Amino acid sequence: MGMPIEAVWRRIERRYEDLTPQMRKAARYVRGNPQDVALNSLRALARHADVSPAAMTRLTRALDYPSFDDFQAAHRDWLTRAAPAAFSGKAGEILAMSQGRDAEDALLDGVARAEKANIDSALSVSRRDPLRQAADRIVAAPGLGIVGIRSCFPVAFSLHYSLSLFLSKARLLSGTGRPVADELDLLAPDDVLVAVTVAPYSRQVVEIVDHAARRGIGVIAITDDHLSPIARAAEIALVSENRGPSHIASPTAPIAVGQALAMLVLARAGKAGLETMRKREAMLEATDAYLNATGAVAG
Amino acid sequence: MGMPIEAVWRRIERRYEDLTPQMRKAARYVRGNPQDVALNSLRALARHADVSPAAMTRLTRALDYPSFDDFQAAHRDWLTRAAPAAFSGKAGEILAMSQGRDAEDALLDGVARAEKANIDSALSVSRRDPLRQAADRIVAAPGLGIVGIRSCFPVAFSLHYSLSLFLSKARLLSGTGRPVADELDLLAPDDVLVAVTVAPYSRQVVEIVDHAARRGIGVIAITDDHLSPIARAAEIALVSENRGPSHIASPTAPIAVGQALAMLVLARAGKAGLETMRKREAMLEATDAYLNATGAVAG
DNA sequence: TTAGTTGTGAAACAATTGTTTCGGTAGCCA
DNA sequence: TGGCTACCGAAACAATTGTTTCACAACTAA
Repeated sequence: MGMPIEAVWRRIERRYEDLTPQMRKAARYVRGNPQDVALNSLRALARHADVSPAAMTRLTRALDYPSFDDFQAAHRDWLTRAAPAAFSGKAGEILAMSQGRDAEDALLDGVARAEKANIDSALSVSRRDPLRQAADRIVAAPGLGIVGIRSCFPVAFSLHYSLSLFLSKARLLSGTGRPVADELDLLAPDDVLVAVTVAPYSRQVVEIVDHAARRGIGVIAITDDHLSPIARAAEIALVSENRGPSHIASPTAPIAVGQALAMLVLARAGKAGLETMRKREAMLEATDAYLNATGAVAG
Repeated sequence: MGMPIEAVWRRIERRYEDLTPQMRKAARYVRGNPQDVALNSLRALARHADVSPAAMTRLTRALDYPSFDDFQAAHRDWLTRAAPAAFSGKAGEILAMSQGRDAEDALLDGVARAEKANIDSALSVSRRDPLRQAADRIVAAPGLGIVGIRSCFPVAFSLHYSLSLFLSKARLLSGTGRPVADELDLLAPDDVLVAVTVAPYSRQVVEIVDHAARRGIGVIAITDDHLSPIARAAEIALVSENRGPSHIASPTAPIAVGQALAMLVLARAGKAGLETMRKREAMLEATDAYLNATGAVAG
C-alpha cells in the first residue's frame, strides 16, 4: 500500500521555504493540481507548471522521494481512492456470451468486481454513522451476543473471533448441541445482540431477534437491506448490499462490515484493549498454537 | 471535452460478440478495471489483463479509437471528474487529520482499500490457473475434506457450505468434540484436503497437512504466501495476499478465493450440480428454514 | 575586480512507450 | 489431404519517457 498523499502535502508545506524558486513554482502547481501529477508524465507536468523537467525531478528528490514514479504513485493512490464504484453495469450481459475458459474467466471477473463493489457499498461514507453507533453501543453494553447461521455463520464467527481477542464479554451463540435460541438466556436486558442474516432470511435468526427485542436487548443487525425482517426490529442496522453473478450469496461484504466494526470497538477500547490482546497472544504462543511467533494476532 | 466513458462501455458491450477471443479478454479487463486504463501504460495494462500489447492496441482500434491515447483520455476524464474538488489555498486544514472522527474515517478508508486490493490480488489473472486446477482436482476426487481453525475457520466453513449445496462428498473437519486431526481418518488416499491457514500459521493445520500429504492425500492450500508451510507441502497453492491496517488478519480475501473455487466446481458439475442444488433448496423451504421463499440459495 | 557558490535549463542517456510488421499457427472448408 | 482464412505474439520502429550531466548565468563576499 502506498504512502498517503497527505504526507506529500505536509512535506511540501514544511520544506517550502528551503526550496529554490523554480522548485517552489513546481511545488505550488503540484500542491494545487494533484490530478495532474497522477495522470500526466513528468515532462507534461513540468510544461503545465511552466518549469523545466529537471526542476520537477529535483523537486521530487527534495521531497525525499526516490523517484518521480514513487511520487506519482502517491497521487494515483489518492485519485483511485476517490473514484466511484462505477461497477454498476449488469454483470450478466457480457458473461452469457461465451463458453469454456472464456466463460470461466468472465465469471471470475464478475466475482471480483461484485465483491469489490459490495465492500465499497458496505463501508461507504454514508454507512459509517451506524457503524460508529454500533461500536459505541457494544463498548457500553455489559454483555454481548453474536448470532448467525448457514451462510452467515462465518460472519458471526469472524466477528466474534476478532472481538474476543480483546473483549472477553463477547459470546458466540453457536447452537452447538442445543438450539441457538436457548443461548439467548445468556443475555440480559441492556445487553447487545449482533444478528446476521441475508436474503432469504433464516427463520431462526429472525425469531431470536424478535424475542431479544421484546426482552429489551439492543439488537444490531448486519443484513442486506434496510427493510429486511431483522433490520426493522433492530436498534441499529448495518447494511451491505450483496450482489453478484453467483447463485450463492458470498459472505465477504458482511464480514468486512464485521471487521470494520471490530476495529472501531478496538479503537474505543484503547490501551486496555491492546493490552488484553497482547496477553492472549502470549498465551497462544505459550501453548504452542502457532508454528513460529511473528507478532501479529491471527492464525 | 473528451467523450464520456459510458460510451466506451456501451461500445464494448455492443460489439463484444464481434471481437476475437484475445480482444474479448482485454475488453473484459478494461470494462472491469477502468482506473487501470486511466493510470497505467498500454503495456502494463496488457500485462495485467494477461494479453499481448498488440491485442490491446487492436482492441482500441476495434472500438473506433484513433489511438490508445484517445482511449485512455476517456478513462482519465472519468477518473478526474470523480476526484474531489480542487483545494482552497489554506494548507493546514487537511493536515489536521489523524484524530477523532477523521482518524476513524481514514481507518475505514484503509480497511476498504486493503480489502479490495486483497481480493484483486487473490483473483488476479495470474492466479487463475491454480484455481482451475483445484476445481478439476476437487471434481475428480472421490472424497473431500476441508480444514481451517481460528481466523481461518470462516474460510473453511463458507467453502464447505457453498460446496455442500451441490456436492455431497464435501466434509468439514471442524473438530467438534474431538481433535481435528482425528477426522483425517475420513479421508483416503486419492481424496483431496483443502487446508486454510495464514500467518502466523497454526500448528494443528500444518501438521494435518503434512500428515495428509504423507498418506497420499492431495492437498490444496489456501494461504497467504507461496512459501508458507502448507503451500510447500501442498499439491496446489491458492495464494491471497493479506495486508491491511488492522492488527487482525481479515479473512475476506481467502473467503473470496473459496467462493470462486466453489463456483468453478459448480460450473464443472454442470446440470447435475444445479439439480441437487435445487433439491436442497426445496428441502430447506419444506422444513420452513427461511422466512419467505425468494428463489436463491443462501440464508 | 576576482573567486566561489548557487541555481538553472539544454542536451544527452538508456529505458520504456505505442504502434506496425511479419511469420507462423490453429481451425475450417473442400 | 491441401489450401485458405483468421488470429496471434515476437520483434522492430520511432517517439517519448525519467534522469543525469554539464556549462553557464546570477549572485555574494572579499
